[in-house]
Amino acid sequence: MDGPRHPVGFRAVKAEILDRIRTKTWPPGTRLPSEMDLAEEFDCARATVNRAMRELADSGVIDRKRKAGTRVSEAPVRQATIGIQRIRDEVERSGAAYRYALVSRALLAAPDWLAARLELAPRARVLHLECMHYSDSSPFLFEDRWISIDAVPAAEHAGFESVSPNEWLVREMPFTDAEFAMFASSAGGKLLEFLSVAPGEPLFTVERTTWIEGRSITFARLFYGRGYRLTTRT
Amino acid sequence: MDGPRHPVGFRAVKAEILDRIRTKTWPPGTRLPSEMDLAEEFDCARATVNRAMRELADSGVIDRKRKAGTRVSEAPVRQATIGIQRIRDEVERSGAAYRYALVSRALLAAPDWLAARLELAPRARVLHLECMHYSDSSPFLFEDRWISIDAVPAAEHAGFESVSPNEWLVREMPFTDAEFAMFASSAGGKLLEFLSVAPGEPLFTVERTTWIEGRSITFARLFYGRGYRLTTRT
DNA sequence: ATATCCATTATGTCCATACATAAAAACGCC
DNA sequence: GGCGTTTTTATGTATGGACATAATGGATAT
Repeated sequence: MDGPRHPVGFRAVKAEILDRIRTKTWPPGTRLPSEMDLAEEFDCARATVNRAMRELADSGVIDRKRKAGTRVSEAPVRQATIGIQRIRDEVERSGAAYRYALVSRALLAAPDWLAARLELAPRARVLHLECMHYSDSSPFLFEDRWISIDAVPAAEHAGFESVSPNEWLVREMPFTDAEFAMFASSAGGKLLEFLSVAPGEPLFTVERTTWIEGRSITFARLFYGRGYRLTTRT
Repeated sequence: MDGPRHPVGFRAVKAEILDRIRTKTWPPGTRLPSEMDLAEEFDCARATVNRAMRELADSGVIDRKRKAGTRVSEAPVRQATIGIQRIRDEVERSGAAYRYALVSRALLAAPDWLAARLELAPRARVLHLECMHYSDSSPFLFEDRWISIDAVPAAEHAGFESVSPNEWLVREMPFTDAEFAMFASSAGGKLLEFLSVAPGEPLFTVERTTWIEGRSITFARLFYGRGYRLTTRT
């Protein structure tokens, strides 16, 4: 007559553990029962409990150490994930039409700050590109891109007139690692014209550096237009 | 005499698959061999290949569908994760001393925009708090916090003089879901004084709404001080 | 008392197998 | 040929068993 009293499946185990943490049955710092004990309580295999606990550990709710056991995190570091996609996709996902335009293209020796950031040889050759991305013909994003010719020789002969470096790189050189920095910057210089903003207007800005297997590939500054919001759900 | 030619362990399988994608052995759109085929090639169990592929699918490199098989993503949505932690931890992790101060505290009826955002009854009672977080006595963050008394009755009797709502809520009411919006805003009003910034100065701003099992709990606007950068690595 | 070694233990990973499930493909019917 | 049904197939998940590994805590020796 009574439904299953035990959670079934790793999702249910996960939910049950989360619930006990949330309701303070297991307050922060508590050591949880071992996988074997929980497997017995929930009447499932240890592998099932293991997967549930592993995913909870990945999301920062619990901390696990061999032999020491599993504890509820004292100050959980929740992980919010933001989807990094092509700028074209970001625009089109909002239902708008996407348009791209190349502003400038120059092959030059890496300035010092760039060489330092990408760990390039001094005066290594780099391709500098400036481009605009539009959403329904209103300015969406100004892309200030630097590509190491040494790491990406093919870039030297790519025109980037109709395909943005963002898109080209994602397709040709899928990165293995990336570092992002997000901050607010103040509009000035050529941004005023391209993004149609007033001097000093706050702009949401992202800097990203990407590597392929430890080797730096490219650095980009992305200046988003007025009113841009980056949103995410846990 | 020759070392193992096959990848061993799910990490190695994962790396091998990633490598074949990166080197275009399997270009975007390609359908990969089935788990069983790969398990045979790599001479391991299907579960091992499954875990490798599952993690790759989680990170957006491949798309999987039952029966249809596994394909290399055309436009991979890379997942960057940002660690959401207590403001105190964020400050202390940089080596600085953390200090908190309550600016204002008021119990009032929810304004319309808040009621709409948190799906509260019109004029539901909410607690409004304004607080400052300091890093080594220089302003770090201004917190503009709204808490639903209905959802968190205990908040009504908490003083928040020495514990920030951020910290209190994390401890007392660990959220299950949260939504974040990050953008650049322009300094004005009381922010000028509290964050020691000039009028119009760009501020990195975060709005977060949190729920516990579908029920909205709190809404907060976090205005970060000058020069703040939110960084993350994939 | 202190340092070193070793047994214990919880997690981490792997295996072979089994069954569930979603969806494409093949089939049969009209 | 077009349409609904069945079969096939790849992934998704669970099981019980096994061994690896890290870290703890106690036993032992200095």
